[in-house]
Amino acid sequence: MEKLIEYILQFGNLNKQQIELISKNAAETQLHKDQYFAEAGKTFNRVAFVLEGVLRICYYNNKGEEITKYFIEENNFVANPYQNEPFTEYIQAATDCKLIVFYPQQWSQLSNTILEWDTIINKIFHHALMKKMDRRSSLVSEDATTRYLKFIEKFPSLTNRVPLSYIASYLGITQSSLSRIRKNIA
Amino acid sequence: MEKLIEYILQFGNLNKQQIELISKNAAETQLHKDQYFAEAGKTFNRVAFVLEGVLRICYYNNKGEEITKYFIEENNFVANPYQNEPFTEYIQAATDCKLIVFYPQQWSQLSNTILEWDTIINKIFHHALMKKMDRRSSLVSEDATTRYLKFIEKFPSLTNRVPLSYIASYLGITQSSLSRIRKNIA
DNA sequence: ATCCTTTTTTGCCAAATGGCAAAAGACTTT
DNA sequence: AAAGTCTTTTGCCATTTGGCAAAAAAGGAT
Repeated sequence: MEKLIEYILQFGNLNKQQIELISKNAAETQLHKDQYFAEAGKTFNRVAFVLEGVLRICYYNNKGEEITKYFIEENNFVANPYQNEPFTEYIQAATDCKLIVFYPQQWSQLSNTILEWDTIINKIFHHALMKKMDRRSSLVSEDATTRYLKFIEKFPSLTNRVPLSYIASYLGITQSSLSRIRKNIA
Repeated sequence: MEKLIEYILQFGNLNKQQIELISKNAAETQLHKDQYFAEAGKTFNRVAFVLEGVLRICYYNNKGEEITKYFIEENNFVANPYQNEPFTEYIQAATDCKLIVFYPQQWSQLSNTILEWDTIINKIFHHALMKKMDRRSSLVSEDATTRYLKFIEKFPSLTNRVPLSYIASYLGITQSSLSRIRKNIA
C-alpha cells in the first residue's frame, strides 16, 4: 500500500487522515498470469493500481488477430475512461500480478471526501496518457529492430516475462519476424 | 469565436458572463502555411484553438528526418502540457490557419475566475489525448495501405491539402511508398 | 522419465517497403 | 510564355517483413 501512497504523493499532497482513508477504501487482489481483469462487453468501472507484475490491454482486429495495445507495469493505474460506454478491450495479466483495487462506491467516496482527489487523479491519468502516447508514437516511424530495442529500453522487465506474441503484436510485427530480429541482435 | 464556445460547451456549462469573459481574454490570430506556432527550444506557454486550417506537430529523429507526430485540425486545442520544461517539438501551420490564442495571464485569469474552468479544460484535453492515442495505436498494427486508408477516413480534409511528405512521415513510410500506395488505390 | 501441449525458431519463398536518382508535374515569379 | 523552384511520381534494385509449415525447444502434467 505504501507504494501506492508514495506514487500518489508525487502528484499532490495528502495529510495522514486522507492517506488513511485511501487505505481503508482500497482492497488488495491477486491475478494469475493470463487471468482477465476486464473483458470486452462487460462493465468495467473499477480503478486499479499495479503493485507487482504486468498487465496488458489487448483487443481483436478485424482479421481476428489479437493485438496488444499496451503494457501496464508496476506502479501504474488502470481504469476505464469511458465508464458509461461498454468496455471494448481486454485487460489481462501478462504475468502474475498484485493489484490494489478501488470499487466504484469507494472511489467516489474518495472523490467526495478528499478535496484535491480529482485534481491529483487527473494529473496522474494525464501524465500516464502522455507517456503512452509518446511510446506509441515513437513506434510508428522506426523499423522493427529499432522498435524492439526501444521496447527493451522502456519495458526491460517484460522482455523475458511475457510471450513473444504479446510483444510482437505490440510492436506491429509478426512473431516470426520478432524471433528473427531477436536472433540478429544477440 | 462562437465555434470555440460551442466546442467548450460540449464539455460543461457556462453562463453568459463566463462566455463573455472567455471572449474578452482570447485573441484571434492568423498563421500562414509553413509558419511556426511553436518551436523546439523556445518557451511555449500559450493555449490555442484551431478555428480554420490544420497544424502539425513534428520533430526531428536521430537521423535528422522530419517526423510528423500529429495533425491538429479545426475545432481542437493545442497546448503544451509541460510548460515548465523546454518545448521539444515544432508546431507548424500545415495550411493557412485561423487560431484563437490565449496568453498565460489571460489563461490563468480564466482559470481563477471561472470555477469549473479547470475541470472543463481537463476533460477537453483528456478527450483529445484519448483520440490521439487511439489513432496512433491503430497505425502500428496495420500495413501501409490500410494506414493510409484510415488516415483518409480520420483526416479527410487533409488528404489533398498538405504535402505528401507530411502524411508519409505521419504514417511511418517514405514519400515514394506513399505515392505508390496512392496510385494503387485510385 | 515420458508424453503432451505450447511457444519459439527456422526454412522457403512471396510481398511490401526502402533508397536513390531521374523524370514528370505543379506552382511562382519574371 | 519561360525559367526556376518545389512536389510528386516512377524505375530499378536491395532489404525488410510476411505467410505458412515444419522442426526444435520449453514447460506442464501424468
